[in-house]
Parts: sequence; C-alpha cells; structure tokens
Amino acid sequence: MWRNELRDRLLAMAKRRGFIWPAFDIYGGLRGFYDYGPLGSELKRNIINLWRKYYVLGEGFAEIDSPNLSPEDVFRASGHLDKFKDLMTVCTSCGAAFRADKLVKTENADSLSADELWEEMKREGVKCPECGGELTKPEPFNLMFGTHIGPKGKGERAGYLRPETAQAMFMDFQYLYRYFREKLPFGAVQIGKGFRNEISPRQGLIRLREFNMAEAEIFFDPEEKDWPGFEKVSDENVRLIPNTGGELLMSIGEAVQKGIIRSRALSYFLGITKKFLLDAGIDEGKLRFREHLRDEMAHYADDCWDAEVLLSYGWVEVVGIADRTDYDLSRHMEYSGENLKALRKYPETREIEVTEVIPDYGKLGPLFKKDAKKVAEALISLGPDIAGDITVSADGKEYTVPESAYRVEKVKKKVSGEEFIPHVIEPSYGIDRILYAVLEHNYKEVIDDGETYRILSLPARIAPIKAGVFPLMAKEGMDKKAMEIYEMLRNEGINAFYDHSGSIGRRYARMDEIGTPFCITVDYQTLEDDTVTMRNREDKRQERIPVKEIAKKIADRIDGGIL
RNA sequence: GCAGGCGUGAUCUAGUUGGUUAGGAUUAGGGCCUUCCAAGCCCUCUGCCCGGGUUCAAAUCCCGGCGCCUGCACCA
Repeated sequence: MWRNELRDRLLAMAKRRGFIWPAFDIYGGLRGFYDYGPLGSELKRNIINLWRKYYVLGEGFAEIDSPNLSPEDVFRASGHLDKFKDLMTVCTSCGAAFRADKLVKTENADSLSADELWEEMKREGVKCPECGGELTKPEPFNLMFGTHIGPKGKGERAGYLRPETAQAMFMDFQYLYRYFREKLPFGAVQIGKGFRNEISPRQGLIRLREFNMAEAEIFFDPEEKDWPGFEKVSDENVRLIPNTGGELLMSIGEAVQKGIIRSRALSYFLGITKKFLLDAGIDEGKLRFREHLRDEMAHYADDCWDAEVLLSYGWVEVVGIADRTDYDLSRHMEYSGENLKALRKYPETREIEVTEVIPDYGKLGPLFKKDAKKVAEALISLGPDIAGDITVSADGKEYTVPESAYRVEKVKKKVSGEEFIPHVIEPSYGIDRILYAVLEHNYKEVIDDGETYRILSLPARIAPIKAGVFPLMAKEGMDKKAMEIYEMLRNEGINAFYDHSGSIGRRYARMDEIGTPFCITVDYQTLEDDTVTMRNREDKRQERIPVKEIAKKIADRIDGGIL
C-alpha cells in the first residue's frame, strides 16, 4: 500500500510540472474543482482519444455532443429530480448529519417524503445515533446544480447542470435509431462534463464537483441474448467480486457460462473496459470488477459492475457498467409522450388473423353523442370474447351498448414486426479518476546516489510529450540542428519538447519525470553523418538512428504500443 | 455538514516566552564551463492562505473564512 508521502510527492510533481493545478487558486481555491495544466490537458486528451479508439473506431459507436445544461423536465423523467438527492437531518446538539431514511425502521423509507419521514421519525422517537440529541426535520439535498434558463419572469425555466451525460443519448434515441438505419444493437457515446454538488469533495481528482466522463449507451433487443464480438473478449481473465461474496479469477467467457455475470452484453463491456484500462497504463494487478449490492444500485440500474482500481486511497471506482434495462426509454416515453420504441422486424411481412371488436360508429354516435368515443374505447378494451348487449363503464358512468352497435370479426392484418423498448447497457468512465490512477500506477521513485529520481512510466501513446529533443551542447550548430528536428517532429504531428539548458542528464531527468518515452540527442556525430541518438525512458538505452527516420520510429512505437 | 491535525517562494524547510531588511536548500530563468544520464561556478525571480481582533509591535496570540489531510457522514 502506498504511503501518503509518496502520493504527496506525486501530487507536488503534478502541480510543479503542469499536470494538475488547484482551480481558482489565487482566490483560495475551491474544493472539488481542478485545472488541468498543459501536460494534464494533453494527457487527458490522449486518454480520451484512446477511449474513442475503442468505442468509436473499435465498436463503431456514434459520438454525440449535447448541452451541459438541461431543462427540468429531463430530470423529472430521468428520476434525478426525485432520486438523486438525500433527505438530510442534522443533530441540534452535536451537529452530526445523517440520511434520515437510514434512521427509521420502516420498510422503503427511502421512498417517503420529507413530511412522511419526519412523522415517522417522531413516531419512532428517533434520536441522534451519536449523542442522543434532537434531530431536525429532514431536508432534501439534491446533488444537482440548479439554475434558471432565460431571463427572470415569464420566459424563465428551471434548469440543472447534468449529473451524467447519458440522458441526451436517450432523448436522441429516435435520431440515433434512424442514423443506424433502424438496426439494433447500436451504441452512442458522449464525452463531456458532468456536475454533482458533492457535500464534501475530497481526495483530489477522485471526487470532483465538475468532472469529465465518457459514457456509452448501447441499445439492444433484450431477446437477443448473444452479443456480436463476444469472442474477442471471452478469453480475457478478470478478477471478479460478485455481490454474493467472494473473489474469483476467471475468464469472461467462464463467468458468463457460470452465470456470475448475467448477460453476455454486460460481460463484453467488462472485457473491453479491462483492455482499455490496461492500454491506458492501469496496473492489471490493481484492477478488479465488483458487482453492486442490490441496495447500492442507482435508481435506474438493474445490475451493475464497477471497474475498481487500487489507489493510495483504497479501491476506487473508475468505470461503472450498468444494465439500465428499459428504464430510461420508458421514463422518457412516459414523460414526453414520444414513441421511443424499436421494431423487431420479422424476416418477411406476415399476414395474421386477429379477432377484433369493431364498433359501429354510425350507431354509437347518435346513441351516446359526446360520450361515443369513450364508449367505443371501453368496448374495444373488453376484448373479442363478447356477445349480445354489453354494459360498459367509462368515467364512472355505465352505458349499455346494443348488439347491433358492434361486431366481432376476424380480420387479416399485415405485420412487419413487433415493437419493443430497447434495453440499455451503459459503460460509464470517470476520465479524471482514470487519469489520476494512471499517474499513481506509473509513478516511480528511484534513489540514485542519494538523490530521488522520478520516472513516470506512461504508455507512449498517452504520454503528453512524445520526445525530448536536445543538443548535447548548445554550440557549434548542434542547437540549431536540434531545433530543426524539434520543428520537424511537430510538423509530423509528434508533440516534442526542445531543451538545451543544464547538463544532458538533467534534461533526460526532466523528461523522465513527466513520462516522455523518447529523447533525441544531437551530438558531434550528427554533424558528420546526420544520425542522432534515441534514448528509451524505461531502460535508458540508446540507439543511433538517421534523422530521417526519427518521426517514423516514434510513430511506430506509439501505435505499436511498445511501451 | 461535524470533529481533530495542518497552512512560510514552484518544492522542502528554519524562524512562535510577539521585537530590525523572514534565513537556507532544491527547482526555475540568465551566463560561464561541459563530448550522453539531476557535475561545478556566478547572477536573478518568486513567500508568512485570506479577513478581522489584541498590541507600541503579529509569520508568531485570539476569532472567523478558505484550502489540504484523517475519521464520521455522504457519494460512486
């Protein structure tokens, strides 16, 4: 386990070198908000691009980009307005705060309103568990940041900063469904900011009030149990902690076969997640997948596995892979009145016979006037097993429909498929947490000659700077030559860094500290034969290569993932 | 939100029975030197978290705020 001093030194380095800075620092800072400095921004971008490589290029999912701020309706439908909050009660004598629903004995206490809960607390005589003092009436604390959209007054609407990027992908379902030419499964992704008004953010990048997330929503037919591409990951070994207890090490395929992971679709994204995290530089020995306990699940989830990484803070969730079933689409259908269903097409259009009740509106109209429509609907809802004069009730009133006002008939219909609400699997990645974990898992200190030497062993593909370019000494044209190479690399799209100050060893050390995988040095021989040395961060070995080949060599190693 | 600990340049730190221009090291920038892994020499920049109070005088004592760490709670 990490000592905190080591973490402190990593964070000091991250601040000093421009990875992470406290936001609003000159005004004293604010908990839960950080700036990414130049290296941090680049690192974040590289991690996100790696994620895109998996989800957009790899899976063929479609990326969308939607507003951070949403009108209230969205969260009424999503459930965040009601559920993404806690009723807090505070002790009047010792000041301790509690979730009020955890203090009462009633079943389903979390579904009670503040008033109901307050009544229940009084009835049970609940006192402060800490000191026995009196508790205040529970007050809701919603974790969403609220604001007003539009000018105060008539045009004003309540709005909230989104606590997750997911909702837009549900709201855009119809567009996406058409974009994918009405074929399931398909996936949509969004990379962006989420906002949560955490009561007490701690632990640096681990709990932020404004954070970066990358989410995918994969829509699929719940009857399609199989998952395309499942074989790609079925041999991946993973450490699993199912909610039935215990810890298991087995392949994805085996876990599905034994029913430990309930769906192939869900398990597929466990496998993809593992591959992505390892590519990003997460240590496999510090990675596990843990299934949520039933009472731990978010309000929208049916099953959920978290990817957790071991950090100096303990095991921390970095990815949540949830089966949201049809919760979101159903809710948005209910609240918006729109049809968010997909069609399960039959191989060919079928002609089926159905027995239907067919009201005779020509008779019903004169009989029931304004109520005719309601009566007809009530009649149809009785189903085809009716005969004779029928009494139906609508809106509390009874109507007698004579036999002559309807008929029951077999009719032929063409049916091309059946409608259903797709289910959704959601892998949700916390980019900031992943970025921090990558730093911790790759930060090393070596004591060399009594001096602490720091190396950040970032995978080459996510390292913010790919190559340092130095003249051995800044004279006799070596500096000029190095500068030329530096510019050449940048023109090739390789983020490089030129440095001629101090000794060559110091410059290597500076690059090692920020995770630069390669260093190019121009020496006297370069002036003769146009070759340079290329040094590898991990083993400090050098090879001599022609200037012409530098860019290609570096590019190859980044894409090939040598490091 | 509560409790405890902490807060001196970018980093580490000296300095608190209140008492001159807050000292050092590292880093960073400039220069000299230097033929590949934090060498050396010279010069230079950056600081008492913020606000209020006590006092002739506050980095030092008191109060509040902010931030960091730990625990509880919360969140995922």
